[in-house]
Amino acid sequence: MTDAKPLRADARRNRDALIAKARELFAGGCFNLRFDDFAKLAGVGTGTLYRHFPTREALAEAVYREEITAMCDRARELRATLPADEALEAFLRGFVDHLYSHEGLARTLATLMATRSGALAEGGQALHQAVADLLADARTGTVRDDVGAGAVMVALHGICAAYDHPTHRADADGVVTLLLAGLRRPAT
Amino acid sequence: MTDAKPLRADARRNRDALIAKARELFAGGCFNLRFDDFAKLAGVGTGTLYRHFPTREALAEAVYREEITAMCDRARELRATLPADEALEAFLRGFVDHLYSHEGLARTLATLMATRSGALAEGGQALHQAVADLLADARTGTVRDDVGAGAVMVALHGICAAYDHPTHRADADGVVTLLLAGLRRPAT
DNA sequence: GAAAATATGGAGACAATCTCCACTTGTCAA
DNA sequence: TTGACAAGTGGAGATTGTCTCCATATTTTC
Repeated sequence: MTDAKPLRADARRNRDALIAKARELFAGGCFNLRFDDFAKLAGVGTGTLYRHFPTREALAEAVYREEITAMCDRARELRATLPADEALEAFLRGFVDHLYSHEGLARTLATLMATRSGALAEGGQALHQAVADLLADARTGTVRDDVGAGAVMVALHGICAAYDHPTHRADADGVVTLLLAGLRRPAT
Repeated sequence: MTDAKPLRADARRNRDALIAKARELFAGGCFNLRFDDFAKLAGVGTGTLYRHFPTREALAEAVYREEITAMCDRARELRATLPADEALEAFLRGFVDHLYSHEGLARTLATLMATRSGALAEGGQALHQAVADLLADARTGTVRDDVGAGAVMVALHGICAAYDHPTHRADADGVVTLLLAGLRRPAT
C-alpha cells in the first residue's frame, strides 16, 4: 500500500500545480467545474490531469488528505491526553466544527465514505480506524460495546452527505448529541 | 401543490408504462442505465420520457412514491396504536427492514433527502413530517425535546447513503440503536 | 367530423469524459 | 558532455450520455 515511487521532477511539479489549483478553487466554492477546463486552469493538458487523478474523487482526496490526516492525528492526540470518554466526545464535536472551517471537506468525506465495492478509499479507511480506536478506548469507560465503529461512521456519513441543507449545522450537532448519549452504556 | 390535472388518455398510458418498466428494472438492480435507452426499453420516445420525468430522481420518486407513502402511513398507524415511545422505536426499526425488502428504495431516499436548494422533494418532505410527528408524540413520554427531527433525518440519510457497504445491515441497526438510546431523556 | 388542444418520438445539438500517441523532457551511465 | 532510454506531456478527437425541438399523430371538444 505504501508506494515507494520516485516521481520524475516535472511530473511532481504538475501534480503539485494541480493540487494547488484545486485547493484554491475548492476554497472559492467551485466544485462543478468541467474536469477538462480545470486542467486548463492549472496549466496542464487533459491527459496529464487524468494520469495523475483518474477521477474527481481522487483529486479531492489528494487535496483534503492533509485535512483528513489532521483529523486522524487529532484523534490520536485526544486519545493520548484526555480520558477516553472525553476524547470521543471532543473528537465528534470537533468533527463537525472542522467540516465548517474547511469548505468542500464534507463533500469529499461523503464520497470517500460512500466508496462502493467494499474497500473504503484510503482516507475513509483511516478515519474509520481513528473512530474505531477512540471507541475501543472508551469501552473501558462508560461506552457500550455492542455497537461498532461502522454505526458511528454511517451517522457521520449522513452528516457529510446532508451538508447543503439549510438547517444542517443544528442537525449535525443534534446527531452528535444523540450518538454520544446513545453510546453510553445502558444501565443493566 | 395538489395538482388536479386531467392527463390525456395516451399520456397516462405512457406514464404508467414508464413507471412499470422502471419498477421492473430497479427490482433487477439496474440503476445506471442510460436514460435514453430506458425510454426505448419502455417503448416510448426520449422526448416523452423527459416530458413526464425531467430527471432520474423524478422517475425514482414516482416509482417509490407508494413505498414512501406506505412508510408514512405506517408511522401514522403506529402512532395510533402504540405508546409513543414504542411507536418511534417500531418505526425506526421498521425503516431499516423496509429498506432491505425494497431494492433501490435506499438510493431513492438518499437522493430525495439530499435535495439541494433547501426545500425537500415531496417524498423526503413527507418522511420528515412523519418523523417529526412521531417525535412530537414521544416527547410526552421518555424522549428528550432538545433534538429535532432533522437530526434523526440526517442519521437516516446516512443509512440510506451507505447502503452499498458490506457491513451495512449491522451498521444500520447500530445507528438505530444509538438513536433510540440517545433520544431517551437524560436523567437531570 | 372538423377544429383545437394535447402529446409523441427520435434526429441531432450539445456537453462532458476520457483515450491515444506523436512528441518533449528528464535521468543516468559511460 | 552526451547519447539513449525511460518517463511524462498535451490536446485533438472518439465516445458516451443528456436534453431540446418540432413536424407529425392522437385525443378531446363542440
